[in-house]
Amino acid sequence: MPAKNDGPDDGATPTKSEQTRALILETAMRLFQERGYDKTTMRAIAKEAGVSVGNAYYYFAGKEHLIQGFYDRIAAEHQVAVREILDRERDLETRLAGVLRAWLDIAAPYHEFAVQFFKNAADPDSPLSPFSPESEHAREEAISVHREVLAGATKTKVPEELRDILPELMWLSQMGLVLYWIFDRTEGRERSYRLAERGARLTARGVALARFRVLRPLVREVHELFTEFLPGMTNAIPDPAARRRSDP
Amino acid sequence: MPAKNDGPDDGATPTKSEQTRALILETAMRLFQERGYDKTTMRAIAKEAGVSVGNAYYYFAGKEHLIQGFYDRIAAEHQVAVREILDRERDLETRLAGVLRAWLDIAAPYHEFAVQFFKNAADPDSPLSPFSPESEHAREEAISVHREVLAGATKTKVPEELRDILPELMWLSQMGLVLYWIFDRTEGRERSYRLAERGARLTARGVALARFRVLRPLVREVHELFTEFLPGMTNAIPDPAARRRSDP
DNA sequence: ACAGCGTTTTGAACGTGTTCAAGAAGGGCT
DNA sequence: AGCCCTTCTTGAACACGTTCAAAACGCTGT
Repeated sequence: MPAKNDGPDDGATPTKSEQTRALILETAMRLFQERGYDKTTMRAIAKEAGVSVGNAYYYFAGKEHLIQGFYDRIAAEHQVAVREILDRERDLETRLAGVLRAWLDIAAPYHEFAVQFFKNAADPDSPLSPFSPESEHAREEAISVHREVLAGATKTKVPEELRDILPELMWLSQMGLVLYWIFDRTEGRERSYRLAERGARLTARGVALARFRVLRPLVREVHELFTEFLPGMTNAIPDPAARRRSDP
Repeated sequence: MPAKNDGPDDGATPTKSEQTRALILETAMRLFQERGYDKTTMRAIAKEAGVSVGNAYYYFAGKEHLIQGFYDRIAAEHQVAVREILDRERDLETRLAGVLRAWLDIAAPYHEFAVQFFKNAADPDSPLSPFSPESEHAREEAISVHREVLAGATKTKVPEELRDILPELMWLSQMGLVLYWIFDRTEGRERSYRLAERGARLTARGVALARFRVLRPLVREVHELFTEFLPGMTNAIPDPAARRRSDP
């Protein structure tokens, strides 16, 4: 049989198939940036890449799947940018603020068609949604960053009960920031930067205060709420138990 | 000049124009419910309503604008359903839970194409977004419901600093519930109902606890955060001040 | 060499949302 | 009545995402 293109060629030489795929993806991303998502037609992408329209559809399920490239690129750059901050800084608020700021910095060039991101994000059935099973890897990596943000904040004692869910919560609020950022029309997204700052401060103080007695029931409440409902959200269809009145 | 159709005919006799508009809208909504949003074509709507395609576009800017009808219908029904609860009940948690549950009940029949709602919601430029200027009236009414939820909770003393922003915050978390609901694939959306319950409990307890001294800085933090950033979100383009380094 | 068979590539054709130039309808004014 | 102007209506035409049957390609085993 001829070149089976399956799976990433972890080695050196890229398959012909992989080359074509990459060519289409890169052409698409370039055109998206030059003309915007809506004004870039599949025909234009194909022509510019020197292939046929059908060929683009052989590699990508649809136009929207071509923006996955940006998603991956941002995630990768963020991982790198964050390394430096997490290795240097020990203060929770500063660490978290740094991580969020880094994301805003990196995502800046893509703000224009970030809308498109979110139109897909809003569709539970779209594999491009950050909550979809297909995005699990990327999501898990993003959550891991927050796990590290927390773990490396040596001065902050994290309450037992929050330790498991806090990273996931922080990721969720990061998604909130992204939403705000998409809507943000201010010069240089300055409001988003400010929200990142303040959000980091709020989170840090909240975590610090969570140790107090009076807050015990509230903390427990939050814990239960998110352990119960977060899995359901990120799995879309919850496999684990949670059926009580289902079958008689 | 002939029949000027502008503005809602607050009187009795509907204009010919208004009749046509209503006919198209009702036909569209019926077909959406019968066949789903994607499978309903503009041509089908026009044919079924006995008008031309172009005519539909004379009254509605695009296909997606036809779902505004659902938005309005849900909002109206919710206002009514909520009345009963708010007049009867005095406990904050119960009131809030009731309001949220009522929304889930009413929205249930439209879950299928609620996705479409959110695809538009994610676009800041779409007038259908709950954050858009065009939605201001509906949004303000929804927030008012929460204002009343709070005001009528006689047993709960709401801290001064939270009084202004809490309704808006509650509305925002209601939007969160809606998002969860859209993703919810469980039988009868039971998980969403549970989230509504627990969310209401969390909110009620949070408000109750906000009076304690230790929480002073946290409460202030939340207050500042949302007074600064919520207006920016709901106005899309923030008119008020907030420019410091703009022009030299 | 060549037949066989997966993989890749092609481009015409289809369906659908949207636009637009042209016309019909319905009044007010002289 | 006849003209004019606004409002409403029409349906063909357009653009774009997507599909699909058929062809081209390239490798393997005989």
